[in-house]
Amino acid sequence: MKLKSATLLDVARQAGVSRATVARVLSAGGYVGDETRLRVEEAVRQTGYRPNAMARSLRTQRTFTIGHTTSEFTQNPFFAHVARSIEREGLANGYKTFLYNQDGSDAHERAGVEQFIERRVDAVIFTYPRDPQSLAMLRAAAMPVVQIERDLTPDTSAVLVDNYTGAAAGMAHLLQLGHRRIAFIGGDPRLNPRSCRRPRSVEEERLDAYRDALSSVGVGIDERLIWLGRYYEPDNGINIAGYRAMRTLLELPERPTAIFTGCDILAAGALQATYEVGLRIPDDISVVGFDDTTARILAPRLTSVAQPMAELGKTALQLALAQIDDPEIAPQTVILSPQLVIRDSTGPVPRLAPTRRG
Amino acid sequence: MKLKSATLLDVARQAGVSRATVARVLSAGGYVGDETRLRVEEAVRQTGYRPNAMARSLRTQRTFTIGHTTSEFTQNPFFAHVARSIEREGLANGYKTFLYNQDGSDAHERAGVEQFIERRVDAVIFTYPRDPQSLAMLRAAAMPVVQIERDLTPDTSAVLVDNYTGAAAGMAHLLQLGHRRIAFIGGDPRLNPRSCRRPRSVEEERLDAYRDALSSVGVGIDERLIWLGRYYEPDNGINIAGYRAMRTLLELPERPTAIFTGCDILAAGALQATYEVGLRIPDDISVVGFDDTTARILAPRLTSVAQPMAELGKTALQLALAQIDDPEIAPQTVILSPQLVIRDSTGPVPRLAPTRRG
DNA sequence: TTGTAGGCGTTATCAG
DNA sequence: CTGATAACGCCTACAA
Repeated sequence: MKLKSATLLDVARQAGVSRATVARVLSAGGYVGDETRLRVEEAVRQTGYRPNAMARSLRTQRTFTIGHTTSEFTQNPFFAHVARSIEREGLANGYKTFLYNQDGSDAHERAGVEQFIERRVDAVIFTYPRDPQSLAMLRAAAMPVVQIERDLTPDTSAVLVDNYTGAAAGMAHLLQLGHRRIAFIGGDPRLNPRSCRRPRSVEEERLDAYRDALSSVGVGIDERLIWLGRYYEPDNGINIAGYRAMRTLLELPERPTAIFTGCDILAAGALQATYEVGLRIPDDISVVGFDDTTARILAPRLTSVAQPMAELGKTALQLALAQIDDPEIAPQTVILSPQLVIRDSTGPVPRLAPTRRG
Repeated sequence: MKLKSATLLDVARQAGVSRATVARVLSAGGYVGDETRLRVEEAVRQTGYRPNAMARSLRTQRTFTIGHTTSEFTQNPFFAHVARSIEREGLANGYKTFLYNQDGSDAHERAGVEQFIERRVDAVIFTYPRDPQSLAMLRAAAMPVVQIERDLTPDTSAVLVDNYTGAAAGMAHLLQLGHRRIAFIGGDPRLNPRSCRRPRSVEEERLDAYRDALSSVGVGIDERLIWLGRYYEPDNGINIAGYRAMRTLLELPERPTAIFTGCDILAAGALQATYEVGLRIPDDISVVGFDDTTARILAPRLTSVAQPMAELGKTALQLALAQIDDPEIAPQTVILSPQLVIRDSTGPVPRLAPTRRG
């Protein structure tokens, strides 16, 4: 800013009143004479006055900003959607969001949190928190915190997802279509932290729902049908994991008739492998995704367990506001449910028992 | 913030020195006695002092923030990647980014810009600018501005893309594979503004490259093979446009052997339509995308003209910094080139002339 | 109804 | 080498 913008004083001089009067006009509170008000409003227009949020924050001890630390939103649209929802709900309440991609690193996350503290954001939202130390820093600063989808500590508000129910709905759908030989491609519970409010981690819930569903119809678990790993391959960009897993499954002597995946990105890889070997979906094999992020743009359109992404963000922001308005309020936990969206990637089990291709 | 955090004064008292001395220690400039410095550092630690960015900004007239207005980044990963690049490059230079999704509305865009002005960001980056009035507001405030990919006014720095060359590379690839009956699915030039630095708009460049490529090998333009529209369907979420266009093309008496699309999202829709009718890619038909965003997760992996997303963001931030450092500097224009990435969706033209299916 | 004055937490300029 | 002290722009009692 070379030419510094007008201040309250400039406006006051222009209108021939004091700064206090201008402030009163702008804050729309307090008594101001009609004629004076008009003069001030005219002066505001003429000077092109814009309040200085910095000065205001310094004075009021409120910045009307929210810090949001997210996992890499370029890797998974899930994070972009949640971030968007937080941004939107924040704006609706007068808040601007600082978005910070923690980049899969504890150190980055901490750096982001330090930024937030120095900039005195009114609250911090995590999708996901990584490092308990980040949370500890915020606790020390007595700042409101909300954790989304994964909770590392019990002392903040959190919005979680009932992944078990979601996965169960997906599995029920496959079972109902007659599938019994169903594979699982998903995140490895051992690579992801446990929840401290729910009995199981996100990954455990999804995997358990898979196991339980099969057991409920008397099908034993075939460990060869279960692939656990990372959602993304860090080195080669997106999508190698699901592809590799699916290739392996398709090589089995008796291949599965359906695949339940723990993420749309993994499902996308599975679709690629299936396409490559020339099998048709859902004619030869059915696939269910999770998250409902890229599901709509894949071929065929993917049946997927939809995360409540908009609600996740919106609720998190509401919980943050509640804490801001009353710092003494007890942390709350909200649990949302995913919902199965049926599209074109699931169909009845093939009538002829599938044989090894080739 | 209930319990207000320690200030310079608190640290000073703790260390038994003045605020000025503490400030000197923290700014790592000026002379401070070794013993004093140690005492101050210890006091900083004990009090858990964090500088207040608001107070600092007020004093220094610099916020070390950048405002970034973007098109809906949940609709197209292109925007998420550019935003991420700006964020990353900003952080590397000590800047935090305010991200603002303008949501396809001029009014929202202006609201975002007003936010940026009130929060006194040091510069504003647009991916894309929509409303000339937004730019005018920033001009009035004498704030540095950078426009990415589309430029509405000539008076700011800009980072543009040579779309013609990119599209030409894609077309050359198809021609070289023997394709002559090539369709075009892309953005309608009439729906998008012109550039004020380049002779043609983004959409015109891509379309002209298509036409020119065909002309260069003596193939006349078949207008039935050209579909122009919006990149996304606003109502039903993503991806209806490319799907519909492709369905129409596949109904033609003599269908195309290859499709050149103006966007990966459109290409994804084309793949869905192709899949649905049971044709194979690239055996029956080849498809080229644009942007290289979702290309890697589609089946088959999409050949696509890659936008230099990371460079776009990085360069924009550098141009912004240049303006911040020297407000008198003349606006610069940088033009980057896309690059064709060949994957599995393009292959030789089928030997037998394709006939109408069914 | 309007004006005065003090302070929010820094930085920067002067003295000492 | 260190300490006062004056802004930065705004809000808000309190006084007039």
